[in-house]
Parts: sequence; structure tokens; C-alpha cells
Amino acid sequence: MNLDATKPLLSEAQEDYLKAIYQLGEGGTVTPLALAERMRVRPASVTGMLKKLAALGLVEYAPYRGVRLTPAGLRVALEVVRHHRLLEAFLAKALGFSWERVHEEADRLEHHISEEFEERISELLGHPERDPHGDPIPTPELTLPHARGPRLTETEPGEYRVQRVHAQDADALRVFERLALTPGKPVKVLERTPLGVRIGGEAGRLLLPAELAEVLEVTSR
Amino acid sequence: MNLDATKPLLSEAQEDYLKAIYQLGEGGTVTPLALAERMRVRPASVTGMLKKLAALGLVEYAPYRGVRLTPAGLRVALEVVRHHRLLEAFLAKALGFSWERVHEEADRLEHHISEEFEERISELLGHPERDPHGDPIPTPELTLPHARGPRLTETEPGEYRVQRVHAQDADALRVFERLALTPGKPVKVLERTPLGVRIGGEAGRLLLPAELAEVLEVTSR
DNA sequence: ATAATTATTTAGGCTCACCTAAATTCCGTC
DNA sequence: GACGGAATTTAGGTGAGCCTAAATAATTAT
Repeated sequence: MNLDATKPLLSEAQEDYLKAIYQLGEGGTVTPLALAERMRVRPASVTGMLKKLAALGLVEYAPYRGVRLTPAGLRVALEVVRHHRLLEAFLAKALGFSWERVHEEADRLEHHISEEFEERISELLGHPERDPHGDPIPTPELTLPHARGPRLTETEPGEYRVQRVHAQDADALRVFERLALTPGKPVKVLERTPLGVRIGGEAGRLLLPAELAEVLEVTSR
Repeated sequence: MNLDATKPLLSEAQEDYLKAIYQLGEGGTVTPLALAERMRVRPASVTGMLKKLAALGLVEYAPYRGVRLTPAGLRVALEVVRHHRLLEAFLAKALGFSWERVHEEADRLEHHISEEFEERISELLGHPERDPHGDPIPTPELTLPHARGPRLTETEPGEYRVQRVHAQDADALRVFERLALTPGKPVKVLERTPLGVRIGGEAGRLLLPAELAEVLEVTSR
């Protein structure tokens, strides 16, 4: 028997799985293999966890058929995502962390902050709508208001603004930082070529390779 | 085999044991029973952990003889205490947590913040020397500069200032708050009686019961 | 000094989240 | 419609950190 009365309802691993299912599936179904890769775990380990989550009613899981979040599971996932993104915003804006370091720190802290901590930092930051990468922060009611913009690889020539950088790798983020391609910055799309996108921005003109351009979500004007 | 490369050197439980041994022992020896009570765990569970910590060289442990921290164990304990107290100061001063809530939150977070986080909040707060309860914060070099003052139960009549409140229970802390007996506040000791200490402070005159007075560490003037 | 009491350790289990190796089931191709 | 390769699940283990119950050592009281 365990004497500890203050046990969280879900383990850290369980929360991480739910978040991963959410982020990989976007509401749809996710395969165990994809989940195993994201979690850096063997596929066999995924099976066991999915059974547990299904038993808790957080996930719909039929063997060989993939997983999908239930409404309850979705709520948990959004709560974790809210913690994570608020923490990222907080670490960057209030504590001066560089934007490539916030992800790792937030990943560790997201499971350990209270609702009060969440509220306090949200308030301190003026209830931000996006984190430093431009990812939208779920509201306290766990809705995600923001529509997605196109990727830089899908845009016609014209004037845009970087909305979101879909990368968490520190090295990649440093590159975008140096190119002044961070959320809010202007980008001019000059031409799309098979190799990438020719752009003009605050850091001058360059041919942005497709692998990088693909990762930038933009908004008109 | 575990694929996770980013495993902390010590588990949360191990850090908690080291901190508890430090705080219970004050450099001296601690009994397994005392440790079991502090950790809210069965004495049998303590034995196993002490063997592990001894194997890691963090603790000197001879069966039936109690435990004592080694220099390496002391360093770990002080690092954890530094995290804890810095977090308490941060939660109270920067995030506006009430002083009776900071302990619980800090207890959860202390194991999960990076050295960078530690530095940033220390800097943000102007490198505070004490937490909201007046407990001294170990320096980054892990020394604890501050001398202890007398308890209110041990003082001659005269003028003092509250230095430290040796309590973590939220209810007790609320009482001291209401009596304006928090670190930095002035207290006048009028008389010591068997029942307690008659004092005058910002909240007026009263007979402070011995159990409460005992918990207040004060400083002259 | 011996007996009673208390503190501590040993022995044996449990759960969690992971692992490997060995089935299975699925799916696209022939 | 059968077959082969890939994905997935089953079966059986591991280590951490806790548990209970039973044995043993230390301390206190008579």
C-alpha cells in the first residue's frame, strides 16, 4: 500500500503519451510505431501504455487499429500543452531564456506546476496567446482559437509575416534566429523554386532551402 | 535497457532523503525512524534507500548505528535546499504566491529546475539571502553564511525583530501572518511566563503560547 | 542481569514504465 | 488467394521505490 495521499491522477508518462497522441494525430488516429518513435521507446512498450490509457477512458484503442484520444484524453492533452506553452513564454519573456532552450526546460516542468502557478504566469505575461515559437496557447477552458496559416513552401510571391516556427530542435532554432525568421518578423516571398524559396527579410535576401521553408508557418501582410 | 540518455544523476526520492537527513541531522547522525516519519514512509523502506545512498558514497551508514551525510551528500542536500528556498522566494515575490503556499509548490519543483533556471530567478530577485520564512538560502558555492538567532522563548525582555519562522504548516503560517509576526517585523518581548511570551508587535499586545513562540527565531534590535 | 519494549533489518511482494525476444496480424504484391 | 515483409502484440524480465510481516538487535525498566 502507498501512504502518499497526494498522488497526481495521471503519471508523467501517461501525460506525455496523451500529449504525443494529440500532437501526432491532430484529432485523428495514431499508430503505435509513430508513438514509439516520438516517445523514444520500443513499440512493445507502447502497447502496454495504450491499454492502461484505454482502461482509464482517455483513449480509444483497438489492437492493430491505432489510437485516438477520447474527449477526456483530449482535455488532458490540452492541459499539458497549455502548461508547456505558457512555461515557454514565461521562461523566454520573464526569465530571459533563449528561445532554443525553453522547450527542454518546459518539457521537464510542465508536469509539476500547479493550476495556481499556471494562472500566475499567465497573468504576469498578460495572458499571451502564443509561445515563443508562435504555437498557440490553449485557453484555460482548453480551446485553441487560432487558425493555421500556410507554410512558406505553399505561398505565392508576396508579403507575409512569420507566424509560427514548427521546430523544436535547438540547432534549427538558432538558424532561424540568425536569419531573423522568428514569429512576428516580415518575410517577402520572391520566388518558389524546386530547391527552396527565395525570400527577402530583415536579414536580407536568400534562398531558403525547402526543408527549412517548410517549417515556417506564415500569415498574410 | 533504457534508451533515455537524459537521466538525472539522482532520483527525486534520493534527493529527498539527502535533504531530510541534512535537515534532521544538522551535520550529525539521524535515525531511520526519524527519517521514516519525515519521509512518510515505513522504516523498512528507509533501510533499502540508505544502502543505495551509502553505495553511492553520499551517506555513511552502519546498520543499527544511524546515518550521516558524507561531504558529497551534503553538497547534494545543499543544492536541493538552495533550489527549494530560491523557489519559495521566487514564488512569493515574483509570482505573488501567499507565503503559506510556497512550500508545497517549491517541494514539487525543486527537483526539476535546471541550473540556468536557478541562476535566472536568483538574479531576478537580486540574489536574495533568505526565503519568505527567513530561512537562509545557500550560496551557489553551497555555503550557508547566516548564524542562528535565539528563539522567542529564550529571549530576555527587549526589542527584537523576527528573523525566521520555523514552521511549514500552512495553518500555523496563516496565524503568524495575521499576528504580523513574519520575517523583518519588530517584536517587543515584555515578559516570559510558563505559558508563553507576552509580546508587543505591530498587531498589538498578546500572550504568545510557548508552542508558537518557540518557532520564532529573532535577532536583536 | 534479565525481561520487556522499541528500533531496525530481512524476506518476500507489488506497481510502474520500461526492456528483449518470440509470436501474431496486417497489407501489398504476385 | 497465398506469401513475405512490416507492424504490432504477447510473454517474460528488470530496477526503483514502496509495502507487510516476521526476525533480530538495541535499549530501557525491573
